[in-house]
Amino acid sequence: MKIQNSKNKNSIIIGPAVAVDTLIFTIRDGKLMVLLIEIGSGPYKDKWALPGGIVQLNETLDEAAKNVLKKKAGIKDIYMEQLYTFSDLKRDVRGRMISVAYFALVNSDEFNLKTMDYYSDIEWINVRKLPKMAFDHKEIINYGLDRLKSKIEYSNIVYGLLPETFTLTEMQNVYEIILGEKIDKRNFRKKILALGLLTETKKVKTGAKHRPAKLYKFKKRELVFTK
Amino acid sequence: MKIQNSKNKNSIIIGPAVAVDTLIFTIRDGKLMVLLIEIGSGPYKDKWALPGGIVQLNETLDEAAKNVLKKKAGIKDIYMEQLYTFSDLKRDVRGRMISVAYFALVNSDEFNLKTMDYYSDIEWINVRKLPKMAFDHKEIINYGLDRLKSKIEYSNIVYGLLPETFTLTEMQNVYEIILGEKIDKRNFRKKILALGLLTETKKVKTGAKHRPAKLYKFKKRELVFTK
DNA sequence: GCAAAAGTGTTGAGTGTACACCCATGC
DNA sequence: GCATGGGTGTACACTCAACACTTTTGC
Repeated sequence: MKIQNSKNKNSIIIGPAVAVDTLIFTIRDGKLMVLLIEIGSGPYKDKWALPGGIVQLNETLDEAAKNVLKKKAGIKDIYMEQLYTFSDLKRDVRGRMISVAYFALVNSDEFNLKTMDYYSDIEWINVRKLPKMAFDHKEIINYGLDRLKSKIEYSNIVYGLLPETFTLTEMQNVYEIILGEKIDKRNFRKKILALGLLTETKKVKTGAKHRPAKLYKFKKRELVFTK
Repeated sequence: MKIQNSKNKNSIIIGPAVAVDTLIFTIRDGKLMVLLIEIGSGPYKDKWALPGGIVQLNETLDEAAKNVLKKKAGIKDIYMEQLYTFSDLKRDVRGRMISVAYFALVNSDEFNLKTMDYYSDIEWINVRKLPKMAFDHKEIINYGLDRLKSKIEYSNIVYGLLPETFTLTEMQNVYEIILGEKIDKRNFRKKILALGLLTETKKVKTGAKHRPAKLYKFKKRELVFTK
């Protein structure tokens, strides 16, 4: 291993700097949205970027990503996983920067725009209609979208996008929005219920001018693979 | 974005150093092996580690990983992909070091021990019987093993472990070694041939004291998903 | 009573799994 | 001629996809 000898644990090594960028998805108004910040100055002025920050010496990547979510968007206790590490030499024109991308899911009921009014330049943006993006963040978003599409097919991560209780139709809508295609209602319900990940609550969702729908909840709100 | 302003593209930023570590699998003697280096000095003396190196300012992570393969093991033009980025604060006692792990497959026909006689301390080690490992490299290997197990089920990456031409039994053996379980011969052949990724060559493998086996080859030696 | 979404079963096609015997060769 | 691995087919279970009508509510 070609690691330079050093008695100082915080020694400076001349190499690429490391950032985390967080890709936060939610469903709003029947669309898949991603949280973006508009850049106010510098070479990327007026372009949009994922919330991110430099990784400090005393934090792991997971911690750095959590700190970004908390500081920039007031979000905590959500589903998050590492996505991929991007390292093109020219991905940031200001200098050599490696970015470890994280992928997170929130549900828009618990987390709404008011939580982050402090940031005038942070917004949910439709992932299918992205504005001009800074760095390689468009690529990161597309990579994350692929991960999301495949992972909802073989795991229960969709819980991250749903509130505590929800109807099967609401759940089906989330699948349709992400996959971009209609799903047969009877087959969807049969399959989801057969997985045994949900429990019926005693409640129903009333108020709409049609038959009330049963409300379900996940037995466990943690990642489970289903295949 | 909290990236510090700088007019010098190679400015020094005080943050974690970045290394790549490469996890190179092959099949030898009917076992799944991984390429390891025995460390000769320092706090990890006599422990084993994945081949790795510090990421330079002028190389991407993919390039850094390729350079490690070439310099440390004389390997090039093989299947390789990024695995995961590890960042525990104490993963290297000598200082803060983030490691981007890469995952590679070679077939032991084209690449044998003689290629790397220069390194007396580099060896193929049975992945199920690992020696004392340095850093968090045992964790990295287990993570890579999981990736390998799942990816051979939904892609053609097994080509990376096979020579140019091979028999279906040889291919089945690779699956059995990786998955650690017996597979039914007829079902395996039916399924693999139905994927349409292989072409029959006109040749057979003779010399054994039984009926000669047809030799097959992959139509394309590049990653294809099969599900 | 009517509009609107909730809820529910069956059938046919295709896929996956279990299982046993003959074939070609070397010695 | 016999030991060794190569090569093949069928039947059953299961999963997936297609498809239409009745129920409960709000207005």
